[in-house]
Amino acid sequence: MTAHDMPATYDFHTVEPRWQARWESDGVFAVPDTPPADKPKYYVLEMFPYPSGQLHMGHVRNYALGDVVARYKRARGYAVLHPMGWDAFGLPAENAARERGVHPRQWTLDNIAAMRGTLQRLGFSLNWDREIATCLPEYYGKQQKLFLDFLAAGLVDRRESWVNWDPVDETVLANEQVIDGKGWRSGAPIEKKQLSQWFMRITKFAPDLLDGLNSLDRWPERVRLMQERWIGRSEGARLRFSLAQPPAGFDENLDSVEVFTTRPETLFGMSFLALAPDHPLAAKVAERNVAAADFIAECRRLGTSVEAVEKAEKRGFDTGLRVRHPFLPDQSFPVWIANFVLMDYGSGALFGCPCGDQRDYDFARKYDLPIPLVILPPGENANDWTADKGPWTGEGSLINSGFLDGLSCEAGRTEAIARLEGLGVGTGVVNWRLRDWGVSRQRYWGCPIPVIHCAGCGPVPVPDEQLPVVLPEDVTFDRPGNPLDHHPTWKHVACPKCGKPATRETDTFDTFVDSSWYFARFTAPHAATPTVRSAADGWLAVDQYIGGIEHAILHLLYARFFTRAMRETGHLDVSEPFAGLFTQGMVNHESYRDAKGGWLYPEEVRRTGAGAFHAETGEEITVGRVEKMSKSKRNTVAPVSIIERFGADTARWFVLSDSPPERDMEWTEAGVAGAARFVQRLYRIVRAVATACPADAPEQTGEIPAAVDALRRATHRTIAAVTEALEAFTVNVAVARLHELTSALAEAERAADEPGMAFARREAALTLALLCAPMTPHLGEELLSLLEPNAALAAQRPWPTPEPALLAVTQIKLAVQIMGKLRGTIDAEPDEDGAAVLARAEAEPNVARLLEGKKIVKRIHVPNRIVNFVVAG
RNA sequence: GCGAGCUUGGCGGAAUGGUAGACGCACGAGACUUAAAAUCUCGAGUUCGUAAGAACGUGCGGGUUCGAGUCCCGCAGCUCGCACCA
Repeated sequence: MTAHDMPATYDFHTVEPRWQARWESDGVFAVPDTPPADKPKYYVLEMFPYPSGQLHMGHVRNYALGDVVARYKRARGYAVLHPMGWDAFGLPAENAARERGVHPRQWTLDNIAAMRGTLQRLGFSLNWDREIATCLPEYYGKQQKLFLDFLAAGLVDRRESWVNWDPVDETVLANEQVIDGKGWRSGAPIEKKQLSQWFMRITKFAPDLLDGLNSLDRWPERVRLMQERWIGRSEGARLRFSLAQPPAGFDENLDSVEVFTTRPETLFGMSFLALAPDHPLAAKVAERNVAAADFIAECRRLGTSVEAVEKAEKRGFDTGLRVRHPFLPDQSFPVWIANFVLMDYGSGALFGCPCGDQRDYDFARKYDLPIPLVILPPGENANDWTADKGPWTGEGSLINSGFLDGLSCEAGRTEAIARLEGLGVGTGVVNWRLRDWGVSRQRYWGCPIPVIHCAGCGPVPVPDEQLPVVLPEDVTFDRPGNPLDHHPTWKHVACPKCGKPATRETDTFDTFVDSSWYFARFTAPHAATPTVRSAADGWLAVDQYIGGIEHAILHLLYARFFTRAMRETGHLDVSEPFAGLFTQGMVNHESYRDAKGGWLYPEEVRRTGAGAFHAETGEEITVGRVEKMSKSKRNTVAPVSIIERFGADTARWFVLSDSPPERDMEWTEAGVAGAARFVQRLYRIVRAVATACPADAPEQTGEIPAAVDALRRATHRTIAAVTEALEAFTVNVAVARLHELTSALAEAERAADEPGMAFARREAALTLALLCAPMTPHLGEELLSLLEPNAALAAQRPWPTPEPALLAVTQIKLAVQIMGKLRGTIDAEPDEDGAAVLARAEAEPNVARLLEGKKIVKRIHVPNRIVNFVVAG
């Protein structure tokens, strides 16, 4: 290529599509289902997007980061799996259908097409031949197979469960769709309803899910902590309280109440027993007591409202029942129903020990229940420790506790459990906060649960040969409820067992199910079985998973569960799905409001030194907080418009600059412009090298001019520094180092005539091309092609390695301190030690001046680092 | 309430216990230009000083060290997550 062929400015409009086409036609990113034997494998995965319609900046940041890793690892010689797909089921598609009459499938596929186009314009090195969309039968049919295998393995069961029921929309709502006790869409008061639902038995793996966290050393500590708390292991005891005088006709099964406690040593401090409003015994009481029934109804009504949770007022209802104390058979205690007792933790009942628990204390005070003192805090005297001093929730020694008197809480705990076991009324247990995962959703746009309900046979799994159970397309959204339920024919089938008329399950899976195994499907996305063992076992675990912190608990925990369940059913053999996890920060932007308080889009606002004004009316605009880009605040910037104005590389470069990836970043117009300037500048500088420095320019040997030496050292230092930064995920630092080398190369033009400079400039330019390629791949290819027109693609070239000789430091500028304060610098040889250095340091003019009249008590010299004089007087 | 994280120039941020503020943005001065844009060069923590240089400086208070943004103890502020978990 001659200078004439090289455009003076970098025209991303033509350059970017050209290299994208080349990568595609050369198949440079493709990898086989079974990882090649001659290379180490590396699986990079970003959390796949929900196809909402448009890619947003958060996606760009997420995928740019992942692409840096993918391209870098590829250059380091790894076989890199870097797939992309769509989390394509979910409610927004049904909402679009109800609001705009477009079919969910069409809406979803259109969105996917639009977003795929944007991703492709951004030049990510993705395996597009592995693309999956969870809403297609090719994917969800395999998911149905997994479910049936889980069912056969006892990892799934069916049971009654409470749901939030919207009587107007005739649908089940998630907790976050219930606002102040009303449906988010209909505004109707929400009812609690019991439905028969499918559950994944995630609790079966609770101990392993907890233990496994210890092996995830490349996960952020806080995510592991969040999961640990969510799983919530606690040790304690389960014990039964028998009813003192059950009323005549009371159910035999309800003649005792089981409670869980972590503090069995405080049993002598018992004041009352409290039941959850949904507890079976509470229901029994309500049958014959209207006031109790009212109280329970009241609790249910308030249970879902935000207000109730915030007020958190403890309220109770005395049932009149009494229970006997296991250690004090002649004493009995009242049984209350209390709004703060949770049915789904422990056994839905607790014994109240007011002296050792804030909540029990508040309750006892409110209803004037006794507060027996059983724990004496360390350093307190039993004679003046009173209930008025409030509860003591820490450790201490036990008092007023019969056989436990004098023991520490810890010793008392062991003893109390032993006694309970001896009496046969209780046992030491481990309790888990984690609950089984209810996966049934009464929705159309989800994966059908492959079960057929037969009056004679009960729930019958759909036989393998009838899979996939495909969603019918001809559905209507003109009335409330689940369209699958309304469909005239779809659900009516013959029972696979007995052949009699039966009905399909019309529930579909929670969409978290879809995303719980997609990483495994990516390894063999077109296989007839859910996974292919050689592919799944070969590629998994994901070496680097990248996504938002908002999925720290549920998605990651469900995926970890699925991995275990899939291993148990023989679909793969790995213990954890994600070996490394990186949670990137959000993309924020200023928000703008006009005088009336209405939100404005960034493009409607003109910013000047004097302030912010409306671009058309000139009205003064209030600049609000910098916060997460959101449609409601209108502070969004569309990636498509940025790509059109500045190109993909500029967008990528900007989201990777400045802010460390794990922190939030602020999107600014000035920042993008700066990134665009850099892209042009680097192009100009490298173009100048390609024009001025012949490809066969020789390396200078012997006497090397200082400017040449400096540039070569800068080049090799940059290779080392960028490599280190990328390994450490500090892409912002890699960007800074590339800025530095770019400036050094520009500066070298001034010494262009020095012997060997042409070689050094070419070397620097080539290095820049290769090092910037993970971040700005199109620019990287273009620069490389200017320098070496017919060479291999940057995407296929190995990562440069620095020459050790050029990394070595030749001259040290040594800082000289007096009493730890910098007073001057001297030159030193590398590793130079001994008296000569100290002498030169003492002689440094400013140092000598300040040492005048002082006595040097101690001389400290750390070679290559520092000289420090400690003085007296 | 419990837990985690953060706090460094005008702004984003950099810094294996060893010259704090790399790099970028914004800003100022200059060059080029009829002019502007673009580009290039130079400058810049604050205060004092013509300068050399000095004092102060990484949220606040202590400590360890020859030397602390970095390690330890205590405190404050902000952000996020969980939250009646028996």
